[in-house]
Amino acid sequence: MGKEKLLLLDGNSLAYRAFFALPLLTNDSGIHTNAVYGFTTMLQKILEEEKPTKMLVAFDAGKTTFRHESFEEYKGGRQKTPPELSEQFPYLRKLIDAYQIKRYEKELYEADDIIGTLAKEASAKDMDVIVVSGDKDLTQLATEQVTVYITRKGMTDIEKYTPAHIEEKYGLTPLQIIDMKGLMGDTSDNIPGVPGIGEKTAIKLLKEYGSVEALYEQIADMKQSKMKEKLLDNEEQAKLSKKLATIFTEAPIEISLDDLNYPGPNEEELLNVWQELSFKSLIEKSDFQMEEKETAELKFDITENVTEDMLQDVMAVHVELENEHYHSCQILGFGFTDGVKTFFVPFEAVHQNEAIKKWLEDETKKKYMSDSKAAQAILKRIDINLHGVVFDMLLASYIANPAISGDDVATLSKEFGYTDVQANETIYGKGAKWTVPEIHVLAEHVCRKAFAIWSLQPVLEVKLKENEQFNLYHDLELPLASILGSMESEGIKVNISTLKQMGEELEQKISALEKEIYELAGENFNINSPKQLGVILFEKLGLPVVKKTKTGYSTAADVLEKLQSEHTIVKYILDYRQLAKLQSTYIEGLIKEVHSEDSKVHTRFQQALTATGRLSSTDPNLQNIPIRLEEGRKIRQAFVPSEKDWVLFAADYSQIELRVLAHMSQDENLVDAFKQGMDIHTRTAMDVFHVPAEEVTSNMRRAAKAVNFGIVYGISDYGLSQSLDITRKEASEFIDKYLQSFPGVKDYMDNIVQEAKLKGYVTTILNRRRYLPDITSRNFNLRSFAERTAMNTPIQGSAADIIKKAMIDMDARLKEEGLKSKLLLQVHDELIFEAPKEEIEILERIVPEVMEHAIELAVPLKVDFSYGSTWYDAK
DNA sequence: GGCGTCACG
DNA sequence: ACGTACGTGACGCCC
Repeated sequence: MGKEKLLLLDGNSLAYRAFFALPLLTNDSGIHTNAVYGFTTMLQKILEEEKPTKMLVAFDAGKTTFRHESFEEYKGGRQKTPPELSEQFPYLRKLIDAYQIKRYEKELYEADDIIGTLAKEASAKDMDVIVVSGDKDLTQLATEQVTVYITRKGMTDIEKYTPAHIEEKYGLTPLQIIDMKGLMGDTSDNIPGVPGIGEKTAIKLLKEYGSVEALYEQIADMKQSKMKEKLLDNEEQAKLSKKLATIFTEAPIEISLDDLNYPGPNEEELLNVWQELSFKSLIEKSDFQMEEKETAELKFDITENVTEDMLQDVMAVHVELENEHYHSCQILGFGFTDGVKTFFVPFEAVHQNEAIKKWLEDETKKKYMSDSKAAQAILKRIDINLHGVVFDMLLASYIANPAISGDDVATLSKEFGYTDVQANETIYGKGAKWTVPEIHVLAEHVCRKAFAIWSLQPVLEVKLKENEQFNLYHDLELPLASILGSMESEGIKVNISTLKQMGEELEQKISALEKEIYELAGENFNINSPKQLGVILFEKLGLPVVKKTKTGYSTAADVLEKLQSEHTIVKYILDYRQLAKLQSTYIEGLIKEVHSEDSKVHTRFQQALTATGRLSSTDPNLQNIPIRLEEGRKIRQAFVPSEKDWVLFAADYSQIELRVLAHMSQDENLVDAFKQGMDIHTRTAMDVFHVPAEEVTSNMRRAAKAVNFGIVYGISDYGLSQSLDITRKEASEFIDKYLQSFPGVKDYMDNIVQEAKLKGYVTTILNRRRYLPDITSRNFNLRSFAERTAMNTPIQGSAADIIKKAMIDMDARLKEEGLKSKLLLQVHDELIFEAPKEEIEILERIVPEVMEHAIELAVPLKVDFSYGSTWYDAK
């Protein structure tokens, strides 16, 4: 057996060092990780280079140490540990445990003393010893057998202190380092030393006299000087300082060298901890990743004959799809598990199986799923009405943290430390290489998903309850998923011939504009290419450059609008752009999405995507159909009811975000304005410009409206100046005036940013959370962004909470009243229904009633509504 | 696949 | 001194 090598780490000092050396990184849940990360990279490097046989990380035990007996002020005046660092210590301990390295701390002693004691003991047994710290004081421990590693900037840069290195650097022996500190003191530990003596003088004196004691023995012979006076005045203090700086190498520790054997890391545990900390680069680099990836064995069957007795009262079930387009793709198979028996059923077998259909439709048979909305929608296509979903992993994860990206079971599971599911890409390949594997591979993959959902259900339930978010998840998002699924499956009818006709008319106008533009440019070019357009406008025609992008000249609409007076081509380009957008996105794009079987579009509402709690809509996006400009608005004429003598009925919240702001800020002025039912922008203009209502001009109202928008977005003078095309100074004055008129809003904004800094997240009315790790960033940009987000998210998110609740209430109400009317779309602050004419009167009564009372605020909610034979006419 | 642009709330 | 309005999705271009 070779020589033993002992590695002793100074836990506290290394954590502090790493914390201040690295930017404030965070994991996906918003916990700061920079100290743990720096510690880990340092450790990885040293482990690789040194291959120790024994290891220990020593920590300081508490506030007081034996040193305080002789000097009360020891380490006094220290800043208290920043909370961003404190929160990392539990993770640091977890990490060390995963490495299977011993940790130790001892009441009344510092990490230094534990390290000194063990270093001495190990030296006596002829071991090689390496001490690692961020604190140079420990260099006093260096001997022929003990090398002291001090980390420098970046943590992996290490300076190795041997006696020879210390001699070279200071001209002193390691033990004289203590004398040096006795003379010069140490501000960080509040060790006084001799005032006026710094490093240079201390070294000079020690070279001459050898030690503090020898110096004072011979001080009588020293020739008179200011320095001599200072030394004489502070003799006691110098001696005390030396004592304080001396590492105690005979601490009464209970741990022995035999306890310190280092077996190497528990790779599984370590990966879990890294996973939790989001150390993605380390996970990728780790060479044990491959072995670890080997998942635990899962026993499962493949069965075509499912009988009733196999389907339990509570099961996880996963419906495996070809891709995310569940309104058109195929089902590949089903995975079922109750934690004991796990089995795969191919699609064909389910299709024909009455027992499975009955079980899936049975409300009392409880299902744990992930993305139950997708399952509901695709099952509907084969005439199965899914019921009894009591857990949806996708939604639970989203509520726990909306920043979790990815909607497949493998990705979600990993977020919560469960790694026994393969990525879809691994099983199917991607792009052109996508292919369904042989049935055993497919079956195992799907079964593993079901098992993951089964395993994580209790984990997520506990987490949501801890965060007081279980109700939000269970009573809001979960029932909403089913409602959204029905809305998607129902779809909305599109009149293709209307679209085609509009397309033809557009085509004419577009080619006419094209001709004009080529004429004025003097050449043909691709108008759709910002690059080519930039060359024409700013080089060939010599128009002034207003704004640049990363890649060249900006040709955005706000820029072109400023250039209109410079050249007639500009207006043509603006018109061309507008029409080209309509043609490509809303005519051609929409036609591609219409299902031929029913002439309907079936959007997919993404329920677990946005950072704020809003929905989004894809394929097609029905939340951004044009309305602001008449030409575009006409697109809405193509959206029609699915049955004859029905109408489209639209109801929207008026100023919901400002009402939410009034509620949350409790600003008296704003609350009052809404209670009186005033036009909020006019009211804002009155307050900001100090004029009565009748003197508010349209320009004043426009400015006030922009300020109101800005307030909701987390205002900045720059942003407001851009939107109103005024100077920053003017914008800043507007904002000041606004905040003077609405002091409650100012307090709210200040407080919400403070709260975000303290907690690391902000919340909505229904306790939806958004983590804001950048809120403490030292990067101005990142921090400012996070601050604006802290102001905006509770507003936008609470508005989302309200309309989601309204959808649930509305769904119940339609059923209660036995109406045929159907909810089809949600567009952030409005709901769109289709309804038989004879139900219009009822909707006019119940829709506003339900929406206005979805959640009671300190101000009334107001809903406007209308209906017509097309979406365009519902205005 | 990233970027610029533009549609919506 | 920093360089921004908040939240989305789809299109065409270009590498």
